[in-house]
Amino acid sequence: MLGNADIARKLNEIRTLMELAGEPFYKFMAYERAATAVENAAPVSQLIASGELQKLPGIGKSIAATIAELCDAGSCSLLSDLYARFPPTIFELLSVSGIGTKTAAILFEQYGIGSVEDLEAAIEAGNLAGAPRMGPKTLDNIRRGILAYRGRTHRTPLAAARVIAEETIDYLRTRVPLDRISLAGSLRRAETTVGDIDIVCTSVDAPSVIQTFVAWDRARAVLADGPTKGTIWLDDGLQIDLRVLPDELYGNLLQHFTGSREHNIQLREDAVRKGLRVSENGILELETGRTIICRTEPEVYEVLGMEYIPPELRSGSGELEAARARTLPQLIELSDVRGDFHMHSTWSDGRNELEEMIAAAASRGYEYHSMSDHSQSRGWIGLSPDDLLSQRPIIAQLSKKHSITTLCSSEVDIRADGSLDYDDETLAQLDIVVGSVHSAMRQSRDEMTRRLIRACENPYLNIIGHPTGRMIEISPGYEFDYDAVFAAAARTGTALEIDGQGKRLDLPAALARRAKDFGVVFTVDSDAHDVKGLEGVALAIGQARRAWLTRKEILNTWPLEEVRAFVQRKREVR
DNA sequence: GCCGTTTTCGGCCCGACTGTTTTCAGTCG
Repeated sequence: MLGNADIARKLNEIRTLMELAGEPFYKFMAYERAATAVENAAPVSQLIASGELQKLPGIGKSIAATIAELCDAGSCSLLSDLYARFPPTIFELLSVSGIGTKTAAILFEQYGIGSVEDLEAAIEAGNLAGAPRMGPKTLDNIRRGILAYRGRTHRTPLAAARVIAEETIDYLRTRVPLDRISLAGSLRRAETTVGDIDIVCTSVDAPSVIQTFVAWDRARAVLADGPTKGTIWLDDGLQIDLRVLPDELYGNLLQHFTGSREHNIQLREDAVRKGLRVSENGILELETGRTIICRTEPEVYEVLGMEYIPPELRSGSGELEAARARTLPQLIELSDVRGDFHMHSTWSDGRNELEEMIAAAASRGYEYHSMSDHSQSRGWIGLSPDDLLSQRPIIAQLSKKHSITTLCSSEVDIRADGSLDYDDETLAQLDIVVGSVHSAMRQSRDEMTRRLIRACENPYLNIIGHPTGRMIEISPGYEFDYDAVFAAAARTGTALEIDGQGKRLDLPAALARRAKDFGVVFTVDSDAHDVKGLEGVALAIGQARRAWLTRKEILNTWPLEEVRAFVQRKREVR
């Protein structure tokens, strides 16, 4: 059974191949919009089972049938027919910067070029010299595009991209006069990974800002270099786009470049129905010819009859409707967090001493936190029951010294059968317990579902750590019946973690949004293995916001006595 | 192919930059 990411990828393949095959624009675009909807949706298998698939925006009868076929069989007749017409390597051709579907179609149909290798050979042999719209500059750009294609790796994880973006902003700030500057695009929306970095700023002298930008010594190549827009590639192939406009347009500019694409399409389609044309240059009233310009982003949404939509919600999956109805949730913020339930010390596999972690938690201003080193079956990194209990007086002393409440905890392994890795007597002496799956991750969907539900039913398990086990860009995690586990978590009073390690960010936002409907309580934790790792809570907050979560749904924004009551309630129900 | 507070047909977001063009097509976000 295919997961959402795979289904979305196949829908995008259908979209691309349809365009190559000359299908009408709005027909193949429908598949792209459907792919976006699937990316942001709850698990498709679950939606099919509950008859909710066609409720997704942009998914009608025909595409729903295609999705059902894909989900079930892994492929579909539509895609098989398209595969028969084009070689699989056509997608690599299209991922060369500068080659779009029009060019690829001509290359394939008129020159028999169906792969990057073919393309390179044709250019070197001079076979493309007379091709339409293929002058010397275009051929140079394609050569450069091929090099970049070969040198490129994955999408960039959010945390790494944020560091580079901040460096770029620092570089510009210190060298050229700016008014306001901000991250935009997928980075500002806190997407898990980003394909490029978007930055917007305002200045009275846009051209000199752009010139400064493209002259940066870290730029390996300059792709665009206009009066208001510049694009560069860094050494590792990461692309940075910068757009500069006058300060009075900052609101329009930021809104435009924060996207997402689908959010903007929906927003502008709605605006057109009101006689308005929305772009980064303002909001044009078609009837009067007057342009409304907005200094701030909330003004843009206000002009369009909506409350402000936080960037993390801008995925085109229902946020515009809610904003019109003024029913958006008050999203959790970093400042709401009172503590962090998941961190490690050198007692298990952490890199900082117990005291360093406790001091660091205190210096972040937390009221409480817990130390959750690994449990015994993790081998040399795990703590025996005796070791675990011997932490308690040490923690009490350090906790007092650093004026913070440190809860004694453990990240206990959830064993293959769903039991926990310490006995009840040991667990009963902890203040709060995190349980995670670290072994037997290839169990069947049914086994994993039973395992997690049994864990939820354990009266001592309070939080399921990184619930899906996914590793970004590496593994989608283990399979289980999400709805069944969410229901069990809600029923038993077991919180689900949003783990803030850059490589995890787990639960994924779309699943957390689904779980919210079951009445689940969440935690936003760092899962830090060193002092610096505590910053991961900010990443977890980004994902929680993308899941539409509010403070009241997140355990570690609650006062300590309510956290203790949450733990106690579960222990009493036996 | 999808969709509806101009509804079941006729629409469907918007603009910058580039290179090859004498007015624009293609790509990108």
